[in-house]
Amino acid sequence: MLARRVTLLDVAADAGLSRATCSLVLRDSPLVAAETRERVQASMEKLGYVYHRGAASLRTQRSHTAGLVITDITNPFYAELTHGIESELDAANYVLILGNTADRRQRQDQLLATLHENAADGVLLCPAEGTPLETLNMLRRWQLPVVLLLRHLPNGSCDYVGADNILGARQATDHLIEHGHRRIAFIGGPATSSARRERYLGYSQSLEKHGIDPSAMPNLPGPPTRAFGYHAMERLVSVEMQPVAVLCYSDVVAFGALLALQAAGLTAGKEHAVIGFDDVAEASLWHPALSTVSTSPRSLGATAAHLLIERIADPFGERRQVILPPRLVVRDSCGQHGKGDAR
Amino acid sequence: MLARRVTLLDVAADAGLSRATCSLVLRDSPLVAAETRERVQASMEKLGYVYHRGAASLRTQRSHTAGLVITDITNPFYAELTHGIESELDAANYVLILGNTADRRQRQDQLLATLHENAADGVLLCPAEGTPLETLNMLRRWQLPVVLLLRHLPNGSCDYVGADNILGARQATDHLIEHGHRRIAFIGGPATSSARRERYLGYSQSLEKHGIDPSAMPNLPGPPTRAFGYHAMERLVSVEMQPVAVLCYSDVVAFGALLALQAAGLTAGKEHAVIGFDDVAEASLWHPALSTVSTSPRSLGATAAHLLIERIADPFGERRQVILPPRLVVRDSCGQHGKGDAR
DNA sequence: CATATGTTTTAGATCGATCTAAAAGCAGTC
DNA sequence: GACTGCTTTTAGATCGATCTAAAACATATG
Repeated sequence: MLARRVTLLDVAADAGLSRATCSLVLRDSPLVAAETRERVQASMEKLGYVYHRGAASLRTQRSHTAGLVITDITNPFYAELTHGIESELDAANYVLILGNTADRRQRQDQLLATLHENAADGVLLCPAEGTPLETLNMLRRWQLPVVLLLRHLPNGSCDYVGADNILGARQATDHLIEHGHRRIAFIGGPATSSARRERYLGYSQSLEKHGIDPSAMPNLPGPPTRAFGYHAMERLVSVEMQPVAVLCYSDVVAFGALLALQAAGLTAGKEHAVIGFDDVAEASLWHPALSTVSTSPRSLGATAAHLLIERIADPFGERRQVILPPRLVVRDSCGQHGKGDAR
Repeated sequence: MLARRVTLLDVAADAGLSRATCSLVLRDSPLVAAETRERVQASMEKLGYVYHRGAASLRTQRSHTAGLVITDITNPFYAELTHGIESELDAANYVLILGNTADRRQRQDQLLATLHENAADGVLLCPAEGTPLETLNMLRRWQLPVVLLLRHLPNGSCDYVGADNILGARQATDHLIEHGHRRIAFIGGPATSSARRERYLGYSQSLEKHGIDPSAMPNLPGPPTRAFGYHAMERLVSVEMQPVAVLCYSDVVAFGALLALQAAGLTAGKEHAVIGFDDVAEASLWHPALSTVSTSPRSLGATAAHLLIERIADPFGERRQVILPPRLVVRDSCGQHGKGDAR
């Protein structure tokens, strides 16, 4: 009952040709005669032949498979990123293997090893917190091309795609200050990640430029989750004796913050101001609509996938760092505070 | 410079044994002597050998790969589902290939073909709207095991994992009625999907049981998105001349609805009531916290992955339909309306 | 010592494609 | 008919594992 898979050999027999010729037809080789090509295609159709990529991969040493290793697929930012990656890879006829690390290094190592075992042609890696340089060295030893996403590693001469975090945070902070805020908190985001450090840097630069001492401002690092945003904002509101302006590590954190304001009977956009980071689809729908620094998660993903494919084609080419420009999207959650300088 | 991959043959040479013996070691065969096993393992360690699953798959006809085909990875419900699937598959030493259909049948067919080409051992399929039975027949011809998720097809004698939509919707509607609502809308969800039909059925049953004519109630099918929830609720609020109670197709739709209420200066949980479906992580964080019918997306995913693995092991075993029980989680968004019967 | 029994190892075929190097077929030319 | 040059086809090795069937070895038994 178990029908054997139809192979090229079957097709060849049916068409009265050799396996090699059929293989050439598969690959659209200009070598085969038009009439022959049609005969082969007819046989394939007739027998219900399906290409067996695994077999081909063994010979060609190309699996047309790429791995994506991320920290939390449940985070809408990563979900959108994944979506961008999946489309781009698919367009290039690549298949996507997904792995979730939950930000644990050990899990990440396992996943990378699995990808190597499965002969992935390359990996897109959003490194878990505290990923050591050794992880990249291991990938190099395996000759497994990598593109780092969003977070980079110290030193790492590695392909990288990310947003201009410094500029984005600076623009957002400038905006808050220009609209009268002199007390601006920065909340959320894992303290040691490069993305957090960069965003905090841009924020500090802006504050200093305007004569404000960053170290006097509330700085609350933490997981990039709604729950943390909520708790951080709850705390801020109860401690501060004045309106709060907050720059959030990400939209997800900002959503939490907005909820906390609501729960306290307050609204962002009047006295209080909240700005997020990323611009996930949800941001524009909120009430008040979330002002945010757009990093276009989908294009980030597409760009990274594209770079990976190029790197696979040219493994020894010069490494590239692609920094996409951010765009401050002003909506309602950061509305003007007082008039001009409210000091 | 390009180091060739270390193969079993290299290991065998180093250990002074045959390739076959090394292969047995890899598979923890009891046949090999303890001393031999150690020698082989030492050689593997020394040479940096990495298992090549692709090569093994060619011979064993098992790729240890499963496909997941969903409609929208960006939807938090699917993201959580995916998370559950990924963990479960990983625990069983399977790798996950992800494909996103955007609810388009043609894309879905492509993805399934790709999975077949890549010799996936099985597929988890959330069928796109209007998927014909022919799609399942094709999979059967390919002898590619499938588990349907969330939506089933008419007739289809196919493995299926989903929630008890009818019961869930009935419980939610009962709850609204018991708390004084007599006018209850049902919004969101693709009109023709089985999940929508079942939820609507449960809702109708409850209404009828309480002497309310379902056809007199607002019924607004539409995409399962925040945006649609927002627009639907906006419309309801402007049209209805009385407080609105709404059962939403999903939490995502409910979030949109809550935002629309807020935008209109209203709050769910007092006069107005909103109940969602799914209980994604975000639901409990909202303000007001969203009452919802929990379908535990993560366990749905884990259950489905588990069933798929069993089906792969026993392709001709009897098909199973697993319906997970729902649980009404009452939070703040459906608070009591008036006292008792508010007619 | 021959034989039986059990344990451990292995040669060689195999999975289904691609790749190389050569052969076959066909014109046209001398 | 032999030779060249061009197009088209093919035999057989190859990728890196597993699987089968048999060999090799060790030990015990009559």
